[in-house]
Amino acid sequence: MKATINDVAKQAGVSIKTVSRVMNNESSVRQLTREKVMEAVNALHYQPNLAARNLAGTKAYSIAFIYDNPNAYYVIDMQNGILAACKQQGFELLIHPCQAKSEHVLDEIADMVRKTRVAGLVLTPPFSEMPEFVQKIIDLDVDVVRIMSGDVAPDELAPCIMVNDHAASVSITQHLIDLGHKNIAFIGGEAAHMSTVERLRGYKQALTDNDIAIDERLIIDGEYSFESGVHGAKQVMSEDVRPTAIFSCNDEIAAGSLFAARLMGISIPDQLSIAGFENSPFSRQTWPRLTTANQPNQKIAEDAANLLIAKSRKQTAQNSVRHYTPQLIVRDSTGKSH
Amino acid sequence: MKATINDVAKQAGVSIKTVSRVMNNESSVRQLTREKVMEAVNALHYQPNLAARNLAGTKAYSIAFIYDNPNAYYVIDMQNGILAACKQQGFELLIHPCQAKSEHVLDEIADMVRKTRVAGLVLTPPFSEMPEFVQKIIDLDVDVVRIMSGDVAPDELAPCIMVNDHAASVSITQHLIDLGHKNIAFIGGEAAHMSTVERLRGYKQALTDNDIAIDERLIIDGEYSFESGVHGAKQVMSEDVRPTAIFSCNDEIAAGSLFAARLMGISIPDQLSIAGFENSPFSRQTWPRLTTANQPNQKIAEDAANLLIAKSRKQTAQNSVRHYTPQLIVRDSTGKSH
DNA sequence: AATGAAATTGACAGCGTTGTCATTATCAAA
DNA sequence: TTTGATAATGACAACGCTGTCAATTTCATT
Repeated sequence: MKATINDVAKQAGVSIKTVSRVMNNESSVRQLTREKVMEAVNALHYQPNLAARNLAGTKAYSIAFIYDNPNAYYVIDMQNGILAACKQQGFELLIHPCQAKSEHVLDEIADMVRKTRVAGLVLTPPFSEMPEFVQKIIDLDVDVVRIMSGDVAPDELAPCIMVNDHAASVSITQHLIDLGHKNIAFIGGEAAHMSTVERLRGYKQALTDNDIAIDERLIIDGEYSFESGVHGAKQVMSEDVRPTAIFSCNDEIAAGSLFAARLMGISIPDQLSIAGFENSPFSRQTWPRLTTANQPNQKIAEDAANLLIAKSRKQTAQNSVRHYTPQLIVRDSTGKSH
Repeated sequence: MKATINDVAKQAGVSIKTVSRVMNNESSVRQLTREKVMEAVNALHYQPNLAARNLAGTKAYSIAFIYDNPNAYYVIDMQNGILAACKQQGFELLIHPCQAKSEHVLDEIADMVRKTRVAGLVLTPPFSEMPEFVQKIIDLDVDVVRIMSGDVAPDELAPCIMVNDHAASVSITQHLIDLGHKNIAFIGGEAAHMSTVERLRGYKQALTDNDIAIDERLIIDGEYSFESGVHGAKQVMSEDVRPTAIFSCNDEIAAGSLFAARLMGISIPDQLSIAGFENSPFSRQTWPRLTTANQPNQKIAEDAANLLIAKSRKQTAQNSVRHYTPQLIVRDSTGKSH
């Protein structure tokens, strides 16, 4: 049923090694020979056995995706991006959700690496933002690419894909300011996440740039969840200085804020503007639809995977850095301040 | 860095075959020997090389997940379920999103199978509901488990996990009827999906059981999407016989219906009750929160994966069938008919 | 202590590739 | 035509494990 390289070699009248050369796109094969081989390959539906390749060779044929994130949209986007790169390059993808808090994370990853030879790991927050963790992974002798928040790479440990949350956050806040808002609240995600830190920094920067005083009472700590958005909005809307706009740190929080506003009989965007962040599908499925910033997760992940694959092929040690800035998308949840 | 079976054998003072026996939990190893070996295994952090195992042995150490579904919550749930089973059994998971409409689906899957030896494939709709497709996969000599809608398995091709959408749909419709509704609309998903068919069948059955006439004008074809829900609700609410309740075929459609109702100034649930199906996270994140039926996707997927793993281990040909019935969850989007 | 069956262990080949190195073909220049 | 350099090809040994089958040990019985 499954053809082996031997079958192909016989059928094409060449040695196994020549078939191997063709399958690996090596240059030193005559055009004629190459065609003969490909003909046999197609006729027999030959696919090189991955296990044998892994065992015999030194190249890798798969990459792993490490994450700890409850956000389905985020994970799926990332995954699809990585898969796109994998498909194009003939790689397989291994999925590894982990508990960042667990003491065994590193052991788990180490075990996985010991048994499966991967071209490298795609790390997302919070893993990508833990330098000691990244270092330990590298000590395992695996390549790594980090997707993280920031405008400059924090170190030279490994290639980075930087998401400029700061700049995007300035855009959103500026958008609210342009609509005439002065009392703008900020509902954050987990304070330990760089994305929260960076978005908060952007928010403050925009206020400062426009000579608006920063009011700490309008800045709420939270988590990246709907519930947290409900909670945060309730809290902030019962402050003495009632805000006329809320910048929620992601779309889920924004959806929660929307929910809370509804509970409190506050109409959006007439009495209160709400902005999210991420442009996840449901930012289009709330009522009203959310103003947000588009974070191109799929592209980012594809980029990351390609970086890893390229690095594994070229054996280059160069740590490239890529940059992405989420773009403002104005929808119906933000309006003029009255 | 990476310890091999040889290293362990030396350290433990036994042959590699004995180490192999221990790693595979074979019975004919003396307790003392087993302990010696395990000690060495732990000391060296030995993990059997997957590639070598695949190449040398006849067992499989991974399973594949085939799907074509734009619903992130669904995919993630399924995936997490499969991963849970995999983790427990030391299996790896290969993810394969496919375009059901593409002519190359089968070739893609065939290629994957030719190069990677898997214990089997987990098929979800629409793949699981295409008998010829399933047959062709089986002809490839791969095991398969199907997750699909229905109350009885349609054939003996492969093990099935049946989701009783019919019964669940009866519950939901009955719930609406119990609230006093008589004009109940039904907004369907893709007509080709068995889940749509089954849910429609349940809806009709409940009406019939309660001597309520079926009004075809209240039955709308659609897709499993938010937009389709918006569309369907607008359409059905402009009929002569305005319904007092809408049963949307899944939560996304229900969210869309909610959105449309809001656009039309219809208050939920006072003027209109809306029910969804699936209990996806955002059924809790709409306003008001959706009455729905809980489809335990994660459990279902875990079950499927375990079936596959067990089958691959025991070489048993028995095609087991499992059943799940989604349970009604009453929230705030449905209320008494006035 | 001797016997034999059952339990335990090991030697060795082979899984389907790739890496290394040797061999053969090719072709421009002498 | 011969030569030498280079391009193409092939032979063969790994890679790290499991399957097969043979060898050894164990232990209850004689």
